[in-house]
Amino acid sequence: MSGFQAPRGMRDLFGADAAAVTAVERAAYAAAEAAGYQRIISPIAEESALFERGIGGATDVVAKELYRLAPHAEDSTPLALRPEATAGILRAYIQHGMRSAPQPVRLVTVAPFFRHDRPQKGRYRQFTQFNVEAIGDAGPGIDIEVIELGASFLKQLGLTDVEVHFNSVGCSGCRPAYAAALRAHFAPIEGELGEVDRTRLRDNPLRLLDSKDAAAVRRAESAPALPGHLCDACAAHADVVRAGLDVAGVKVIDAPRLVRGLDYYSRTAWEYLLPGVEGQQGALGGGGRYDGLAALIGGTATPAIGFAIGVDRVVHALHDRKIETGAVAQPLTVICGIGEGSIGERIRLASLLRATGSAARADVTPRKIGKQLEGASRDGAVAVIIVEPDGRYSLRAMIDGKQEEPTDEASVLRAVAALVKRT
RNA sequence: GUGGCCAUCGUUCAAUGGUUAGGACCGCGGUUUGUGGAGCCGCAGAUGAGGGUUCAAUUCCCUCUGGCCACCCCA
Repeated sequence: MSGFQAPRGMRDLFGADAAAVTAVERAAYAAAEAAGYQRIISPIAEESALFERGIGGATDVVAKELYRLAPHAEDSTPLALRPEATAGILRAYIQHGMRSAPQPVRLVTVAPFFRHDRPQKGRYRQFTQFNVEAIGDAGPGIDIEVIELGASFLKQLGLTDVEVHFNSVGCSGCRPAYAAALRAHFAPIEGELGEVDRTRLRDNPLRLLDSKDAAAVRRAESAPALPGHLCDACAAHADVVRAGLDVAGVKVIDAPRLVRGLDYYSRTAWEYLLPGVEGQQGALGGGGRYDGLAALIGGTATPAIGFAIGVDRVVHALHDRKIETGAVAQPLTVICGIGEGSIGERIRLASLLRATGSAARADVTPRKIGKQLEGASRDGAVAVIIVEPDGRYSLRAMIDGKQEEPTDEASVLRAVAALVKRT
């Protein structure tokens, strides 16, 4: 037995698992591209500094979960595996001058990301995300579009009970005042808070609303609500988004305590959740507006919004609910033969059939005809072509075992087509 | 990163401080020699790795690796 195994938190997907991931990935691209989003394929590594500045050096994602690459001697720029999509995509937007394209620029990618976290079901060190980003539009309309896109994608997959939790986290103008209010609210119980929460009180009081600590949770109940502290512009923006989503048919649950994990979000923030699912797996995805990010990473200020949906979690959810994702297999023809001398001919025929657009495979294993038929049967073949020792063909319909003997190649192809059509 | 539970053929389950660690499924082959699905027969295949305790360990202990759960965080 080999001593090697896949690295912790990274998986080999094959068979039904690979098919499910592929199906979700296809559905994601189909949904986004139908809505006018263009694919972007960006590097899986970026300069570490991009993440440090963009995502925030104090966030867990950067501070302890970043995969930093050991640099080659001749390279001076430290690189890291991407822990999320947005920073890299926005970097691409800036680098390639996409602001001179019609705005907003709509982009989509389904790709792997990396975080060095303790793995669990639905949480892996290499995970796949469906990312949608709309860059260059400050208005509330694009918020509605993007939120609706993710919600209807999940519904179309069969996750009809997905909930959209919605909040506004304010902007650089109004958030400081709210943070101060929160700080004042929690300050009296500082002594009862855990170490983590005390740090939060100091650095990022918004995250206190997310705490699991009993004292903090109790205090959070009576905490001042974020909506009441939004500036007029932020409040108006949120109202338009909420109203628009309602008209668009997306039911939204107001979540005044919803805050996102990364620093760059402003105003609109939301999550896609499955009710009643244990632990993290119910958190299918989330998104937000990140109007300040472009300036943070050295571009001109550019408003933008996007979401990330965890493909692995979607796959788990579909599996738990026994929702089928597999693509229907094309009717298969297997080309067998008697005598190994015909193997080249079998492959030639298989290739010919594929060129006509039907699925075909030659049996190339040295084994007798009975075993070849057994294999074809198990693969679910509808037709088997047998190359006889004298070079003639037999065509066997696997459903009833009836054989015919087409005289030439053209009639073989015709007969196969007829069989395939019948299924 | 912290804490807990776990680890036997590819899969799923047995068993034991002491002969060749057993079954089922899957795979491969055979069933009188050129025709699939059933049945029957056979073959292959495992104690995750490394230390220790012991006359003897798959079984007890430790470390590592990996999985799962909770926390942290997040997709």
